[in-house]
Amino acid sequence: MKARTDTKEKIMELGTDLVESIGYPSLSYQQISSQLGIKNAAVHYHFPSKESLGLEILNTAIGSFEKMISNISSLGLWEQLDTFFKSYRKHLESNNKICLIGASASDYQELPESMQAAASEYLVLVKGWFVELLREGREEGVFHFKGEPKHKAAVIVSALAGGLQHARLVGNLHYDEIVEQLVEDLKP
Amino acid sequence: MKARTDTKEKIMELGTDLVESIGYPSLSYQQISSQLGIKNAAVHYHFPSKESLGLEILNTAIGSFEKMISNISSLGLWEQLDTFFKSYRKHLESNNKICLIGASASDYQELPESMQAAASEYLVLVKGWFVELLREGREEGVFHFKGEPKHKAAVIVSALAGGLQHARLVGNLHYDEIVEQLVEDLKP
DNA sequence: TTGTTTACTTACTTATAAGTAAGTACCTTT
DNA sequence: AAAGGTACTTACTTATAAGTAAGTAAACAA
Repeated sequence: MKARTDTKEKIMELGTDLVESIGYPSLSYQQISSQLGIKNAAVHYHFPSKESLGLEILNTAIGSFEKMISNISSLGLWEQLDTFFKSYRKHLESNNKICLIGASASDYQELPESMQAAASEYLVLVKGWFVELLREGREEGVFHFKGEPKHKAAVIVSALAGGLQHARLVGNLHYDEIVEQLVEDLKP
Repeated sequence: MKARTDTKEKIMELGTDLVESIGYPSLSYQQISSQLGIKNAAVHYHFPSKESLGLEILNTAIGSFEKMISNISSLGLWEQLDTFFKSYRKHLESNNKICLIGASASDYQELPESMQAAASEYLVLVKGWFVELLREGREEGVFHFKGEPKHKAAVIVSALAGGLQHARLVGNLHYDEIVEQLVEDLKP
């Protein structure tokens, strides 16, 4: 059961990068194989279908997110929020990538059903985490906002995802402006 | 100089719908021609290249937006805002489409340069309109918010674009929640 | 009424995509 | 050392994509 190479992991990494930069429909096995110096069929060996690769990319990301929120759960609420903002901003720094949820959402109609379901699950998870963070934060007097935590969470998660995308068109500063405003709006 | 058929307009309409639902890279001339009951080459007659079609779709949308803001410029500021929210929401009602700017942003790396430039121009235009609306609204005591109008505009435009996309994953209510929260946040 | 332009169709080319079947070399286990 | 599995490569198939050249029928202008 021991892996003798790390080709599969390299495919996953590159595949994730490609989905975040050009989108799942534009991703091709040729691109992956040529960049890794292997053959087309080698990719099919590890991921028989493109759907299987796309699905594993999404599920791995869900796992990473769950691990991250668990790791930062003992931090202060402002720090948790900041960690998320910064983890999203990292996408911009390497090749103007966007987040997986946003990429999946904009390509939604072209995704196989299994990936649509995984993407939905991912967003429900992230939005749910924001709802709890905001609810708890307001209860403790850390965050200040009007309306339901669910609605505020919707604004934040969509503004960040949209912000990464829009940053491609008008510059990375756009994302920073969004973060600054969101933070400002949560202060007393 | 008289057009004897309206095929070109039909291609534009369907093309716009397709870009907003499946994205520019996934749009194909075969799809357009089969849905309009014409041949592949007929589409090439009106739009020699896919780029020419994509570019005209963007430029037409820019023209429509300019016309719209001009038409509603005499309305109250809240009404102008509401008009925009509702025009965006219409996308959801027909086949869970997303806005052209968001679609262009998420497919940005796959677009020809001319379309990248047009998409940027479009977003600059829309964001600029929001900046002015917010600046004027605060000056007149109609809108209330902290921070710079430019930053608030960034949040609103990206939350709306991201909201349309996320609505595909978690339901149309998500978009309505965003609008409700944005409105709430602009009240005194 | 003849010639020209408009709006196509027919038939094709070239490129690229996902996916597969069969073969091979190395590694591990027995 | 023999047998089996792992991780590939080679060579292929089928489908679909954008784009083009040449032909055609109807509308229009002279």
